[in-house]
Amino acid sequence: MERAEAGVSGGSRRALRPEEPGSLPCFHEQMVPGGSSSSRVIAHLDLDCFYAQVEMISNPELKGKPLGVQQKYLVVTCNYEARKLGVKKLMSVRDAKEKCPQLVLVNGEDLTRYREMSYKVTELLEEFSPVVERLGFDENFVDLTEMVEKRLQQLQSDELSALTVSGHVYNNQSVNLHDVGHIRLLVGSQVAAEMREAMYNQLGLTGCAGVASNKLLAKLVSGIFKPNQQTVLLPESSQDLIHSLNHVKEMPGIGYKTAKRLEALGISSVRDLQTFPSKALEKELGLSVAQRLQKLSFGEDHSPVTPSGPPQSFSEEDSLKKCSSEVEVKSKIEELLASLLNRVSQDGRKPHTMRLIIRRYSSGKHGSRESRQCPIPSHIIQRLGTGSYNAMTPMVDMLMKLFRNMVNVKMPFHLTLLSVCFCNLKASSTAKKGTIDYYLTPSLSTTSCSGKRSSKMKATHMEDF
DNA sequence: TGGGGTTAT
DNA sequence: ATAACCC
Repeated sequence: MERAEAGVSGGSRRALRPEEPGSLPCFHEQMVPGGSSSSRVIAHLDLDCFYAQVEMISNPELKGKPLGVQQKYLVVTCNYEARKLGVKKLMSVRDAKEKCPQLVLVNGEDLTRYREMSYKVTELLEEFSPVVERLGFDENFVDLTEMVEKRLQQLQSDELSALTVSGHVYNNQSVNLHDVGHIRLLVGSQVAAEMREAMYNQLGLTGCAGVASNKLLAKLVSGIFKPNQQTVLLPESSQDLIHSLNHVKEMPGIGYKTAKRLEALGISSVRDLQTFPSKALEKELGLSVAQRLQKLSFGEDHSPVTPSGPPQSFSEEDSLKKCSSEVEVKSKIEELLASLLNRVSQDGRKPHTMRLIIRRYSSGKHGSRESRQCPIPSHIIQRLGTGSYNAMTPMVDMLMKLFRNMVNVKMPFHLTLLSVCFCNLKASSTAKKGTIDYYLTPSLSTTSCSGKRSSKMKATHMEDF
């Protein structure tokens, strides 16, 4: 069946826009053939040793001293004072103390303050442009394309020659003010500088930025000048950038497993990957992975900056030396759950699924995890966020059932990790009858319905357990 | 190796 | 439910 191409769906052609007096009309053109602008301006922002910065803000006496943030027996990150003295990320506490006896350590196993600061950063960036994608707690991508276009349209023609780049230009390449591509990236570098300024002025945080035409290149270029600096990549230097990588494993998107498989094919440099026969690569990795990776090797990355929005899951985990009895498991689960329940009530949304994750000791594989999940019964969901009822007890019981489903407790067991995750988050929907919410909530409006709009129906209608 | 997160299969 | 990726 052919779809009718009537005027309806194609109707919203484009709103007529009055020409701005004094604007630069030539910048409208020059987009890619086909009309849809495929050239983007992307920023990658990367906080400097984020956890250490948060700790130094919490306790200013730590400033100026070599500082490490410790989780279990690892120094997961450290400030630049410590790095100068030889401390590296993910170094064991023993090695770090050996290298640097004056090292000050703070415990960073509770991520609460880091998480909160992380979202403040993302929200600050969202004020510049709503299209912000988080990557971990300390990195964000921002699509600056629209902002840059707007600034260019506002630009008076006599201001063009005065435009300057903010921060470094990769390879020290010279900017060509007659090249629209250069101009757009240059304006992007100015926006990135403003974002870093705002992060420092409003949150007290320093970080790096990279500006380029896609996420891959923006991320790679942000790391070129390292603490608290920024770099823009002009298209002519993109091949130099990707070939500056010493190994395919350094390419974001190529992880441990894929790097091993590529190595087995004799691929170790980015150029090896570029020149490797596509068909053979597809045979090894499958069409979609092979095509994506080979594009990455040329510096091509069409993946959009996907707005992260609120988190899709909440989890708490604890690694353990040894956990081998049901009693220990239960008390760990209670601990993890208590924190999660606090977090979830702060968020406002309700999780509809819960999951228990374990790692068994020496189960052959490296860090292999097993999990079981189940829906959260609606009567328990309702009681989340209210202090009036203890959701803890029924949830612990459910999690213990999931546990016994995974582990035969009649046999000896040895766990090295326990984790609880809440996911499948839905809007709180305190949906009262007669409200819009009520009719938009399928589970409510499709079941019982009396069409009666009683103001007395308040909050008691779902207590049918 | 920690204590998180995401997406694809 | 797992496996891969990211920090």
